[in-house]
Amino acid sequence: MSAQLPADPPDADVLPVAEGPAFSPLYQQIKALLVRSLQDGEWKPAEAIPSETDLAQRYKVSQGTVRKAIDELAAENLVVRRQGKGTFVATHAEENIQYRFLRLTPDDGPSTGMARRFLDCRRMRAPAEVAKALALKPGDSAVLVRRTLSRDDHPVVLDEIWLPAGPFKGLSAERLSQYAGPMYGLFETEFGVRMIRAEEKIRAVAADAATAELLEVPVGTPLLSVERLAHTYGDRPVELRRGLYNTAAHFYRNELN
Amino acid sequence: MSAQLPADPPDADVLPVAEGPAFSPLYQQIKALLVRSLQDGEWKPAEAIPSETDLAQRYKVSQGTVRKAIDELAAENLVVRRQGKGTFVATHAEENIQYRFLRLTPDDGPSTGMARRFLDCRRMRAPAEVAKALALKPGDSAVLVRRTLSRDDHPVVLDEIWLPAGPFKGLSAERLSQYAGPMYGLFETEFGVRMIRAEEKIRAVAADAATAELLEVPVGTPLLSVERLAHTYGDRPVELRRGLYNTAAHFYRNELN
DNA sequence: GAGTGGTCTAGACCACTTC
DNA sequence: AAGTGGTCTAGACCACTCC
Repeated sequence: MSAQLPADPPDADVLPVAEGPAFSPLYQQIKALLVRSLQDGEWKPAEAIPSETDLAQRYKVSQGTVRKAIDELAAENLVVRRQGKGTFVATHAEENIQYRFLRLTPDDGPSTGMARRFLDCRRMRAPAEVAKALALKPGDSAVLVRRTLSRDDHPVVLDEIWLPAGPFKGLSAERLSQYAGPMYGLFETEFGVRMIRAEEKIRAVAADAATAELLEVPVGTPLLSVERLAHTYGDRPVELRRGLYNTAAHFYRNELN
Repeated sequence: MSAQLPADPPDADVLPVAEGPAFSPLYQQIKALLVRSLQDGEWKPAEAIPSETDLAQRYKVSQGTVRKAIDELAAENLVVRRQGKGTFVATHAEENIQYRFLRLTPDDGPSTGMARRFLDCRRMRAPAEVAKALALKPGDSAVLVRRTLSRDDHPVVLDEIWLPAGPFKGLSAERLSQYAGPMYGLFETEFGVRMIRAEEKIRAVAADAATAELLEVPVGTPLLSVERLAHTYGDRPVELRRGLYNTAAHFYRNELN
Protein backbone atom coordinates (compact mmCIF):
# COMPACT_ATOMS: atom_id res chain seq x y z
CA MET A 1 0.00 0.00 0.00
CA SER A 2 3.09 2.19 -0.48
CA ALA A 3 4.86 4.43 1.93
CA GLN A 4 2.08 6.03 3.87
CA LEU A 5 0.14 3.15 5.34
CA PRO A 6 -0.22 3.39 9.11
CA ALA A 7 0.19 -0.37 9.42
CA ASP A 8 -1.19 -0.38 12.96
CA PRO A 9 -3.37 2.66 13.02
CA PRO A 10 -2.93 5.00 15.94
CA ASP A 11 0.28 6.10 17.57
CA ALA A 12 2.63 4.03 15.47
CA ASP A 13 5.78 6.08 15.58
CA VAL A 14 6.41 5.32 11.95
CA LEU A 15 5.78 8.75 10.57
CA PRO A 16 4.42 9.04 7.06
CA VAL A 17 7.40 9.34 4.76
CA ALA A 18 7.18 12.89 3.46
CA GLU A 19 8.70 12.07 0.14
CA GLY A 20 8.64 15.36 -1.69
CA PRO A 21 5.59 16.86 -3.29
CA ALA A 22 2.84 14.26 -3.27
CA PHE A 23 0.37 13.39 -0.63
CA SER A 24 -2.54 11.18 -1.50
CA PRO A 25 -5.01 9.75 0.94
CA LEU A 26 -5.31 6.02 1.37
CA TYR A 27 -8.65 5.76 -0.37
CA GLN A 28 -7.17 7.44 -3.45
CA GLN A 29 -4.41 4.85 -3.53
CA ILE A 30 -7.02 2.10 -3.24
CA LYS A 31 -9.02 3.72 -6.00
CA ALA A 32 -5.95 3.77 -8.24
CA LEU A 33 -5.40 0.07 -7.57
CA LEU A 34 -9.01 -0.69 -8.42
CA VAL A 35 -8.78 1.30 -11.65
CA ARG A 36 -5.66 -0.66 -12.49
CA SER A 37 -7.50 -3.92 -11.97
CA LEU A 38 -10.35 -2.72 -14.16
CA GLN A 39 -7.91 -1.66 -16.84
CA ASP A 40 -6.06 -4.97 -16.71
CA GLY A 41 -9.32 -6.81 -17.12
CA GLU A 42 -9.20 -8.57 -13.78
CA TRP A 43 -12.96 -7.98 -13.67
CA LYS A 44 -14.81 -7.87 -16.98
CA PRO A 45 -17.61 -5.46 -17.92
CA ALA A 46 -20.95 -6.34 -16.31
CA GLU A 47 -19.21 -8.66 -13.84
CA ALA A 48 -19.28 -8.08 -10.11
CA ILE A 49 -16.12 -6.93 -8.40
CA PRO A 50 -15.28 -8.43 -4.98
CA SER A 51 -17.35 -7.29 -2.02
CA GLU A 52 -16.21 -4.35 0.06
CA THR A 53 -15.17 -6.58 2.92
CA ASP A 54 -13.14 -8.82 0.60
CA LEU A 55 -11.36 -5.82 -0.87
CA ALA A 56 -10.73 -4.43 2.59
CA GLN A 57 -8.94 -7.64 3.57
CA ARG A 58 -7.05 -7.79 0.31
CA TYR A 59 -5.67 -4.28 0.69
CA LYS A 60 -5.40 -4.40 4.47
CA VAL A 61 -7.54 -1.35 5.05
CA SER A 62 -10.90 -0.80 6.66
CA GLN A 63 -14.12 -1.41 4.81
CA GLY A 64 -14.97 2.29 5.08
CA THR A 65 -11.86 3.23 3.16
CA VAL A 66 -12.63 0.79 0.37
CA ARG A 67 -16.13 2.16 0.37
CA LYS A 68 -14.97 5.70 -0.20
CA ALA A 69 -12.77 4.57 -3.10
CA ILE A 70 -15.69 2.74 -4.71
CA ASP A 71 -17.94 5.74 -4.10
CA GLU A 72 -15.74 7.79 -6.37
CA LEU A 73 -15.57 5.09 -9.01
CA ALA A 74 -19.35 4.94 -8.97
CA ALA A 75 -19.57 8.75 -9.29
CA GLU A 76 -17.37 8.50 -12.37
CA ASN A 77 -19.54 5.73 -13.79
CA LEU A 78 -16.73 3.21 -13.83
CA VAL A 79 -18.76 0.86 -11.66
CA VAL A 80 -22.40 0.55 -10.66
CA ARG A 81 -23.57 -0.26 -7.16
CA ARG A 82 -26.63 -2.43 -6.58
CA GLN A 83 -27.75 -2.78 -3.03
CA GLY A 84 -27.95 -6.33 -1.83
CA LYS A 85 -26.29 -7.65 -4.98
CA GLY A 86 -22.86 -6.18 -5.32
CA THR A 87 -20.80 -3.70 -7.30
CA PHE A 88 -20.53 -4.23 -11.03
CA VAL A 89 -18.19 -3.07 -13.75
CA ALA A 90 -19.97 -0.51 -15.91
CA THR A 91 -20.70 -1.49 -19.48
CA HIS A 92 -22.04 0.09 -22.64
CA ALA A 93 -23.49 -3.20 -23.77
CA GLU A 94 -26.74 -4.42 -22.22
CA GLU A 95 -27.54 -1.00 -20.90
CA ASN A 96 -31.10 0.13 -20.63
CA ILE A 97 -29.98 3.54 -21.77
CA GLN A 98 -29.12 2.56 -25.34
CA TYR A 99 -26.71 5.39 -26.02
CA ARG A 100 -25.09 6.66 -22.87
CA PHE A 101 -23.20 9.47 -24.58
CA LEU A 102 -25.80 10.55 -27.17
CA ARG A 103 -27.57 13.65 -25.92
CA LEU A 104 -30.00 13.94 -28.80
CA THR A 105 -33.68 13.98 -27.82
CA PRO A 106 -36.76 14.16 -30.03
CA ASP A 107 -38.92 17.27 -29.58
CA ASP A 108 -41.96 15.13 -28.86
CA GLY A 109 -42.07 12.05 -26.71
CA PRO A 110 -39.21 10.12 -25.22
CA SER A 111 -36.26 8.59 -26.98
CA THR A 112 -37.30 5.67 -29.15
CA GLY A 113 -34.69 3.55 -30.86
CA MET A 114 -32.75 4.76 -33.86
CA ALA A 115 -31.91 2.80 -37.01
CA ARG A 116 -28.22 2.58 -37.85
CA ARG A 117 -26.84 2.46 -41.37
CA PHE A 118 -23.15 2.02 -42.03
CA LEU A 119 -21.89 3.83 -45.10
CA ASP A 120 -18.25 3.12 -44.89
CA CYS A 121 -15.47 1.47 -42.91
CA ARG A 122 -11.95 1.75 -44.19
CA ARG A 123 -8.34 1.92 -43.09
CA MET A 124 -5.99 4.74 -44.04
CA ARG A 125 -3.13 6.85 -42.79
CA ALA A 126 -4.45 9.11 -40.09
CA PRO A 127 -4.79 12.73 -41.19
CA ALA A 128 -2.63 15.10 -39.15
CA GLU A 129 -5.37 16.45 -36.92
CA VAL A 130 -6.75 12.98 -36.23
CA ALA A 131 -3.29 11.68 -35.40
CA LYS A 132 -2.77 14.58 -33.07
CA ALA A 133 -6.09 14.15 -31.27
CA LEU A 134 -5.57 10.39 -30.85
CA ALA A 135 -1.90 10.78 -29.93
CA LEU A 136 -0.80 8.56 -32.82
CA LYS A 137 2.67 8.56 -34.29
CA PRO A 138 2.80 10.27 -37.69
CA GLY A 139 2.20 7.62 -40.31
CA ASP A 140 0.13 5.39 -38.03
CA SER A 141 -3.03 4.18 -39.66
CA ALA A 142 -6.57 4.74 -38.52
CA VAL A 143 -10.02 3.37 -39.21
CA LEU A 144 -12.71 5.67 -40.53
CA VAL A 145 -16.32 4.65 -39.99
CA ARG A 146 -19.18 6.64 -41.42
CA ARG A 147 -22.77 5.98 -40.54
CA THR A 148 -26.18 7.54 -40.17
CA LEU A 149 -28.81 7.25 -37.47
CA SER A 150 -32.45 7.54 -38.48
CA ARG A 151 -35.67 7.92 -36.62
CA ASP A 152 -38.95 7.03 -38.35
CA ASP A 153 -37.03 6.50 -41.58
CA HIS A 154 -35.62 10.02 -41.56
CA PRO A 155 -31.86 10.42 -41.14
CA VAL A 156 -31.01 12.63 -38.16
CA VAL A 157 -27.34 12.03 -37.49
CA LEU A 158 -24.32 11.63 -39.74
CA ASP A 159 -21.26 10.39 -37.88
CA GLU A 160 -17.66 10.27 -39.00
CA ILE A 161 -15.68 8.15 -36.55
CA TRP A 162 -11.92 7.85 -36.35
CA LEU A 163 -10.28 5.03 -34.42
CA PRO A 164 -6.65 3.96 -34.04
CA ALA A 165 -6.13 0.98 -36.36
CA GLY A 166 -4.05 -0.96 -33.87
CA PRO A 167 -6.58 -1.87 -31.20
CA PHE A 168 -9.39 -2.11 -33.75
CA LYS A 169 -7.88 -4.66 -36.09
CA GLY A 170 -10.65 -6.62 -37.75
CA LEU A 171 -13.30 -3.95 -37.52
CA SER A 172 -15.50 -3.99 -40.60
CA ALA A 173 -18.86 -2.73 -41.79
CA GLU A 174 -20.18 -6.28 -41.50
CA ARG A 175 -19.10 -6.66 -37.89
CA LEU A 176 -20.68 -3.31 -37.12
CA SER A 177 -23.94 -4.14 -38.85
CA GLN A 178 -24.27 -7.55 -37.26
CA TYR A 179 -23.80 -6.34 -33.71
CA ALA A 180 -27.12 -5.47 -32.12
CA GLY A 181 -26.31 -3.01 -29.32
CA PRO A 182 -24.57 0.33 -29.25
CA MET A 183 -21.19 0.66 -30.97
CA TYR A 184 -19.34 1.16 -27.70
CA GLY A 185 -20.73 -2.19 -26.60
CA LEU A 186 -19.04 -3.82 -29.57
CA PHE A 187 -15.79 -2.01 -28.85
CA GLU A 188 -15.94 -3.32 -25.30
CA THR A 189 -16.71 -6.96 -25.96
CA GLU A 190 -14.81 -7.45 -29.22
CA PHE A 191 -11.83 -5.13 -28.90
CA GLY A 192 -11.45 -4.65 -25.17
CA VAL A 193 -11.66 -0.88 -25.46
CA ARG A 194 -13.92 0.76 -22.90
CA MET A 195 -15.09 4.36 -23.32
CA ILE A 196 -15.04 6.08 -19.97
CA ARG A 197 -15.32 9.78 -20.56
CA ALA A 198 -15.62 12.19 -23.47
CA GLU A 199 -15.42 15.87 -24.30
CA GLU A 200 -17.57 17.48 -26.94
CA LYS A 201 -17.15 20.71 -28.87
CA ILE A 202 -20.38 21.92 -30.37
CA ARG A 203 -20.88 24.35 -33.22
CA ALA A 204 -23.51 25.37 -35.76
CA VAL A 205 -22.52 24.75 -39.36
CA ALA A 206 -24.17 24.77 -42.79
CA ALA A 207 -24.81 21.49 -44.59
CA ASP A 208 -22.53 20.95 -47.57
CA ALA A 209 -23.70 19.11 -50.67
CA ALA A 210 -22.64 15.62 -49.61
CA THR A 211 -24.05 15.99 -46.12
CA ALA A 212 -27.26 17.54 -47.38
CA GLU A 213 -27.95 14.52 -49.54
CA LEU A 214 -27.28 12.02 -46.78
CA LEU A 215 -29.40 13.87 -44.23
CA GLU A 216 -32.08 14.66 -46.81
CA VAL A 217 -32.03 18.41 -46.20
CA PRO A 218 -31.35 21.40 -48.50
CA VAL A 219 -27.75 22.50 -48.91
CA GLY A 220 -26.93 25.18 -46.35
CA THR A 221 -29.34 23.89 -43.69
CA PRO A 222 -27.96 24.73 -40.23
CA LEU A 223 -26.72 21.58 -38.51
CA LEU A 224 -25.25 20.89 -35.12
CA SER A 225 -21.60 19.87 -35.40
CA VAL A 226 -20.61 17.73 -32.43
CA GLU A 227 -16.94 16.88 -32.22
CA ARG A 228 -16.29 14.23 -29.61
CA LEU A 229 -13.01 13.03 -28.20
CA ALA A 230 -13.60 9.86 -26.17
CA HIS A 231 -11.15 8.47 -23.64
CA THR A 232 -10.47 5.14 -22.04
CA TYR A 233 -8.74 4.38 -18.73
CA GLY A 234 -5.93 6.72 -17.85
CA ASP A 235 -7.46 9.45 -20.00
CA ARG A 236 -6.03 7.97 -23.15
CA PRO A 237 -7.94 9.26 -26.20
CA VAL A 238 -9.19 6.42 -28.41
CA GLU A 239 -11.92 7.88 -30.59
CA LEU A 240 -12.42 11.10 -32.48
CA ARG A 241 -15.92 11.51 -33.77
CA ARG A 242 -17.63 14.24 -35.66
CA GLY A 243 -21.39 14.13 -35.72
CA LEU A 244 -23.70 16.32 -37.76
CA TYR A 245 -27.17 16.50 -36.24
CA ASN A 246 -30.32 17.69 -37.96
CA THR A 247 -32.04 19.60 -35.16
CA ALA A 248 -35.30 20.28 -36.98
CA ALA A 249 -37.15 17.81 -34.76
CA HIS A 250 -34.50 17.02 -32.15
CA PHE A 251 -32.36 18.90 -29.70
CA TYR A 252 -29.14 18.33 -27.78
CA ARG A 253 -29.90 18.33 -24.07
CA ASN A 254 -27.54 19.38 -21.35
CA GLU A 255 -27.64 19.87 -17.60
CA LEU A 256 -25.76 22.64 -15.83
CA ASN A 257 -24.88 22.53 -12.17
CA MET B 1 -35.32 14.91 13.56
CA SER B 2 -38.70 13.33 12.74
CA ALA B 3 -39.89 9.83 13.33
CA GLN B 4 -36.89 7.72 12.51
CA LEU B 5 -34.20 8.93 14.82
CA PRO B 6 -32.66 6.22 16.98
CA ALA B 7 -32.43 8.66 19.92
CA ASP B 8 -29.87 6.56 21.74
CA PRO B 9 -28.18 4.70 18.98
CA PRO B 10 -27.93 0.94 19.35
CA ASP B 11 -30.46 -1.40 20.84
CA ALA B 12 -33.06 1.19 21.73
CA ASP B 13 -36.25 -0.80 21.51
CA VAL B 14 -37.98 2.18 19.95
CA LEU B 15 -38.39 0.75 16.51
CA PRO B 16 -38.41 3.14 13.57
CA VAL B 17 -42.01 4.07 12.89
CA ALA B 18 -42.73 2.48 9.52
CA GLU B 19 -45.17 5.13 8.44
CA GLY B 20 -46.20 4.12 4.98
CA PRO B 21 -44.18 4.52 1.84
CA ALA B 22 -41.20 6.73 2.59
CA PHE B 23 -37.87 5.84 4.01
CA SER B 24 -35.18 8.43 3.98
CA PRO B 25 -31.83 8.14 5.70
CA LEU B 26 -30.91 10.56 8.45
CA TYR B 27 -28.35 12.40 6.37
CA GLN B 28 -30.98 13.10 3.73
CA GLN B 29 -33.21 14.64 6.37
CA ILE B 30 -30.31 16.77 7.57
CA LYS B 31 -29.60 17.77 4.00
CA ALA B 32 -33.21 18.86 3.55
CA LEU B 33 -32.99 20.97 6.70
CA LEU B 34 -29.79 22.59 5.47
CA VAL B 35 -31.37 23.37 2.10
CA ARG B 36 -34.30 24.90 3.91
CA SER B 37 -31.96 27.14 5.88
CA LEU B 38 -30.19 28.18 2.70
CA GLN B 39 -33.49 28.92 1.04
CA ASP B 40 -34.73 30.93 4.01
CA GLY B 41 -31.56 32.99 3.93
CA GLU B 42 -30.30 31.93 7.34
CA TRP B 43 -26.87 31.93 5.74
CA LYS B 44 -26.27 34.39 2.92
CA PRO B 45 -24.28 33.72 -0.25
CA ALA B 46 -20.51 33.71 0.29
CA GLU B 47 -21.00 33.42 4.08
CA ALA B 48 -19.76 30.46 6.04
CA ILE B 49 -22.29 28.02 7.42
CA PRO B 50 -21.72 26.63 10.93
CA SER B 51 -18.98 24.07 11.37
CA GLU B 52 -19.75 20.39 11.07
CA THR B 53 -19.45 19.86 14.80
CA ASP B 54 -21.81 22.77 15.50
CA LEU B 55 -24.37 21.41 13.09
CA ALA B 56 -23.99 17.93 14.58
CA GLN B 57 -24.88 19.32 18.02
CA ARG B 58 -27.73 21.39 16.64
CA TYR B 59 -29.36 18.43 14.93
CA LYS B 60 -28.33 15.89 17.56
CA VAL B 61 -26.57 13.61 15.12
CA SER B 62 -22.98 12.58 14.67
CA GLN B 63 -20.50 14.72 12.81
CA GLY B 64 -20.14 12.02 10.16
CA THR B 65 -23.82 12.22 9.34
CA VAL B 66 -23.70 16.00 8.94
CA ARG B 67 -20.62 15.51 6.82
CA LYS B 68 -22.39 13.20 4.41
CA ALA B 69 -25.24 15.70 4.04
CA ILE B 70 -22.80 18.52 3.29
CA ASP B 71 -20.92 16.27 0.88
CA GLU B 72 -24.02 16.05 -1.26
CA LEU B 73 -24.68 19.78 -1.08
CA ALA B 74 -21.11 20.38 -2.20
CA ALA B 75 -21.54 17.90 -5.07
CA GLU B 76 -24.60 19.89 -6.18
CA ASN B 77 -22.64 23.14 -5.92
CA LEU B 78 -24.94 24.59 -3.27
CA VAL B 79 -22.00 25.06 -0.93
CA VAL B 80 -18.23 25.10 -1.28
CA ARG B 81 -15.85 23.45 1.18
CA ARG B 82 -12.51 25.00 1.99
CA GLN B 83 -10.22 22.97 4.15
CA GLY B 84 -9.15 24.75 7.28
CA LYS B 85 -11.55 27.63 6.71
CA GLY B 86 -15.08 26.31 6.64
CA THR B 87 -18.01 25.61 4.35
CA PHE B 88 -19.43 28.52 2.39
CA VAL B 89 -22.68 29.22 0.62
CA ALA B 90 -22.08 29.11 -3.14
CA THR B 91 -22.45 32.36 -5.02
CA HIS B 92 -22.43 33.59 -8.60
CA ALA B 93 -20.99 36.92 -7.50
CA GLU B 94 -17.30 37.18 -6.71
CA GLU B 95 -16.55 33.95 -8.46
CA ASN B 96 -13.29 33.46 -10.23
CA ILE B 97 -15.15 31.67 -12.93
CA GLN B 98 -16.99 34.67 -14.29
CA TYR B 99 -19.84 32.80 -15.89
CA ARG B 100 -20.52 29.52 -14.19
CA PHE B 101 -23.19 28.42 -16.64
CA LEU B 102 -21.75 29.78 -19.90
CA ARG B 103 -20.10 26.95 -21.80
CA LEU B 104 -18.80 29.05 -24.64
CA THR B 105 -15.04 28.84 -25.22
CA PRO B 106 -12.87 30.65 -27.74
CA ASP B 107 -11.12 28.46 -30.31
CA ASP B 108 -7.76 29.86 -29.34
CA GLY B 109 -6.58 30.61 -25.84
CA PRO B 110 -8.51 30.54 -22.62
CA SER B 111 -11.63 32.44 -21.76
CA THR B 112 -10.98 36.14 -21.48
CA GLY B 113 -13.71 38.47 -20.28
CA MET B 114 -16.65 39.43 -22.45
CA ALA B 115 -18.17 42.87 -22.84
CA ARG B 116 -21.88 43.14 -22.06
CA ARG B 117 -24.27 45.46 -23.81
CA PHE B 118 -27.91 45.73 -22.77
CA LEU B 119 -30.31 46.40 -25.61
CA ASP B 120 -33.57 46.26 -23.83
CA CYS B 121 -35.33 45.69 -20.53
CA ARG B 122 -39.07 45.88 -20.41
CA ARG B 123 -42.12 44.50 -18.65
CA MET B 124 -45.00 42.86 -20.45
CA ARG B 125 -47.57 40.09 -20.21
CA ALA B 126 -45.75 36.81 -20.42
CA PRO B 127 -46.27 35.04 -23.74
CA ALA B 128 -47.95 31.68 -23.38
CA GLU B 129 -44.84 29.55 -23.74
CA VAL B 130 -42.86 31.71 -21.33
CA ALA B 131 -45.67 31.59 -18.78
CA LYS B 132 -45.78 27.85 -19.11
CA ALA B 133 -42.04 27.38 -18.70
CA LEU B 134 -41.88 29.67 -15.67
CA ALA B 135 -45.08 28.27 -14.14
CA LEU B 136 -46.78 31.69 -14.16
CA LYS B 137 -50.50 32.22 -14.01
CA PRO B 138 -51.96 33.35 -17.34
CA GLY B 139 -51.86 37.14 -17.41
CA ASP B 140 -48.89 37.42 -15.06
CA SER B 141 -46.30 39.82 -16.29
CA ALA B 142 -42.68 39.11 -17.08
CA VAL B 143 -39.49 41.03 -17.68
CA LEU B 144 -37.69 40.69 -20.99
CA VAL B 145 -34.00 41.52 -21.08
CA ARG B 146 -32.04 41.50 -24.30
CA ARG B 147 -28.30 41.85 -24.42
CA THR B 148 -25.18 40.95 -26.34
CA LEU B 149 -21.81 39.63 -25.23
CA SER B 150 -18.76 40.62 -27.23
CA ARG B 151 -15.19 39.52 -27.33
CA ASP B 152 -12.56 41.77 -28.88
CA ASP B 153 -15.31 44.12 -30.00
CA HIS B 154 -17.11 41.43 -31.96
CA PRO B 155 -20.54 40.34 -30.75
CA VAL B 156 -20.67 36.61 -30.10
CA VAL B 157 -23.83 36.07 -28.09
CA LEU B 158 -27.33 37.50 -28.31
CA ASP B 159 -29.43 36.67 -25.27
CA GLU B 160 -33.15 37.03 -24.76
CA ILE B 161 -33.95 36.57 -21.09
CA TRP B 162 -37.38 36.14 -19.52
CA LEU B 163 -37.92 36.58 -15.80
CA PRO B 164 -41.05 36.58 -13.65
CA ALA B 165 -41.88 40.25 -12.93
CA GLY B 166 -42.79 39.62 -9.30
CA PRO B 167 -39.42 38.77 -7.77
CA PHE B 168 -37.60 41.07 -10.17
CA LYS B 169 -39.44 44.32 -9.42
CA GLY B 170 -37.11 47.23 -10.06
CA LEU B 171 -34.89 45.52 -12.59
CA SER B 172 -33.83 47.98 -15.27
CA ALA B 173 -31.23 48.37 -17.98
CA GLU B 174 -29.42 50.88 -15.78
CA ARG B 175 -29.20 48.51 -12.81
CA LEU B 176 -27.94 45.81 -15.15
CA SER B 177 -25.33 48.05 -16.73
CA GLN B 178 -24.05 49.43 -13.46
CA TYR B 179 -23.53 46.03 -11.84
CA ALA B 180 -20.01 44.79 -12.48
CA GLY B 181 -20.17 41.01 -12.11
CA PRO B 182 -22.24 38.33 -13.82
CA MET B 183 -25.99 38.82 -14.06
CA TYR B 184 -26.72 35.94 -11.71
CA GLY B 185 -24.64 37.77 -9.12
CA LEU B 186 -26.97 40.75 -9.37
CA PHE B 187 -30.02 38.52 -9.10
CA GLU B 188 -28.55 37.02 -5.96
CA THR B 189 -27.56 40.18 -4.12
CA GLU B 190 -30.33 42.51 -5.28
CA PHE B 191 -33.31 40.22 -5.70
CA GLY B 192 -32.53 37.26 -3.49
CA VAL B 193 -32.93 34.80 -6.34
CA ARG B 194 -30.21 32.18 -6.56
CA MET B 195 -29.73 30.08 -9.67
CA ILE B 196 -28.93 26.52 -8.67
CA ARG B 197 -29.34 24.34 -11.71
CA ALA B 198 -30.32 24.66 -15.36
CA GLU B 199 -31.28 22.60 -18.38
CA GLU B 200 -30.34 23.56 -21.88
CA LYS B 201 -31.78 22.55 -25.25
CA ILE B 202 -29.39 23.19 -28.09
CA ARG B 203 -30.16 23.50 -31.77
CA ALA B 204 -28.66 24.88 -34.95
CA VAL B 205 -30.66 27.69 -36.56
CA ALA B 206 -30.20 30.26 -39.32
CA ALA B 207 -29.73 33.93 -38.42
CA ASP B 208 -32.76 36.07 -39.27
CA ALA B 209 -32.40 39.68 -40.38
CA ALA B 210 -32.59 41.28 -36.93
CA THR B 211 -30.21 38.78 -35.37
CA ALA B 212 -27.81 38.99 -38.28
CA GLU B 213 -27.44 42.71 -37.81
CA LEU B 214 -26.85 42.49 -34.06
CA LEU B 215 -24.30 39.70 -34.38
CA GLU B 216 -22.72 41.26 -37.47
CA VAL B 217 -23.07 38.18 -39.63
CA PRO B 218 -24.82 37.57 -42.97
CA VAL B 219 -28.48 36.58 -42.86
CA GLY B 220 -28.78 32.81 -42.79
CA THR B 221 -25.52 32.20 -40.94
CA PRO B 222 -25.81 29.03 -38.84
CA LEU B 223 -26.01 29.90 -35.15
CA LEU B 224 -26.21 27.85 -32.01
CA SER B 225 -29.58 28.27 -30.33
CA VAL B 226 -29.27 27.60 -26.60
CA GLU B 227 -32.54 27.55 -24.69
CA ARG B 228 -31.94 27.55 -20.97
CA LEU B 229 -34.40 26.99 -18.15
CA ALA B 230 -32.78 27.92 -14.85
CA HIS B 231 -34.07 26.81 -11.46
CA THR B 232 -33.75 27.99 -7.90
CA TYR B 233 -34.18 26.02 -4.66
CA GLY B 234 -36.86 23.37 -4.82
CA ASP B 235 -36.47 23.12 -8.58
CA ARG B 236 -38.66 26.15 -9.14
CA PRO B 237 -38.02 27.58 -12.64
CA VAL B 238 -37.18 31.30 -12.51
CA GLU B 239 -35.53 32.13 -15.79
CA LEU B 240 -36.09 31.23 -19.42
CA ARG B 241 -33.28 32.32 -21.67
CA ARG B 242 -32.63 31.90 -25.33
CA GLY B 243 -29.12 32.56 -26.49
CA LEU B 244 -27.89 32.70 -30.07
CA TYR B 245 -24.18 32.00 -30.31
CA ASN B 246 -21.94 32.77 -33.25
CA THR B 247 -19.69 29.72 -33.31
CA ALA B 248 -17.30 30.94 -36.01
CA ALA B 249 -14.51 31.41 -33.46
CA HIS B 250 -16.06 29.81 -30.37
CA PHE B 251 -17.53 26.48 -29.40
CA TYR B 252 -19.87 25.11 -26.73
CA ARG B 253 -17.95 22.68 -24.59
CA ASN B 254 -19.43 19.72 -22.80
CA GLU B 255 -18.20 16.80 -20.74
CA LEU B 256 -19.76 13.35 -20.90
CA ASN B 257 -19.39 10.78 -18.17
C1' DG C 1 -2.45 26.82 19.44
C1' DA C 2 -7.16 26.69 18.17
C1' DG C 3 -10.51 25.81 14.77
C1' DT C 4 -11.98 23.80 10.45
C1' DG C 5 -12.49 20.35 7.03
C1' DG C 6 -10.33 15.62 5.54
C1' DT C 7 -8.99 10.80 6.49
C1' DC C 8 -9.21 6.39 8.77
C1' DT C 9 -10.81 2.96 11.79
C1' DA C 10 -14.00 -0.36 14.18
C1' DG C 11 -18.24 -1.91 15.09
C1' DA C 12 -23.34 -2.03 15.04
C1' DC C 13 -27.36 -2.18 12.66
C1' DC C 14 -30.61 -1.55 8.47
C1' DA C 15 -32.35 -2.58 3.70
C1' DC C 16 -32.27 -5.43 -0.14
C1' DT C 17 -31.37 -9.75 -2.76
C1' DT C 18 -30.80 -14.55 -3.16
C1' DC C 19 -30.94 -19.15 -1.62
C1' DA D 1 -30.17 -17.45 6.87
C1' DA D 2 -26.41 -15.54 4.57
C1' DG D 3 -24.31 -12.05 1.86
C1' DT D 4 -24.20 -7.53 -0.12
C1' DG D 5 -24.32 -2.55 -0.11
C1' DG D 6 -26.17 1.53 2.91
C1' DT D 7 -26.43 4.15 7.25
C1' DC D 8 -24.83 5.77 11.68
C1' DT D 9 -21.86 6.39 15.45
C1' DA D 10 -17.60 7.55 18.21
C1' DG D 11 -13.15 8.62 18.45
C1' DA D 12 -8.42 9.45 16.76
C1' DC D 13 -5.43 11.74 14.01
C1' DC D 14 -3.90 14.61 9.77
C1' DA D 15 -3.73 18.86 6.76
C1' DC D 16 -4.71 23.49 6.28
C1' DT D 17 -5.74 28.34 7.77
C1' DC D 18 -5.49 32.08 10.80
C1' DC D 19 -4.01 34.51 14.79
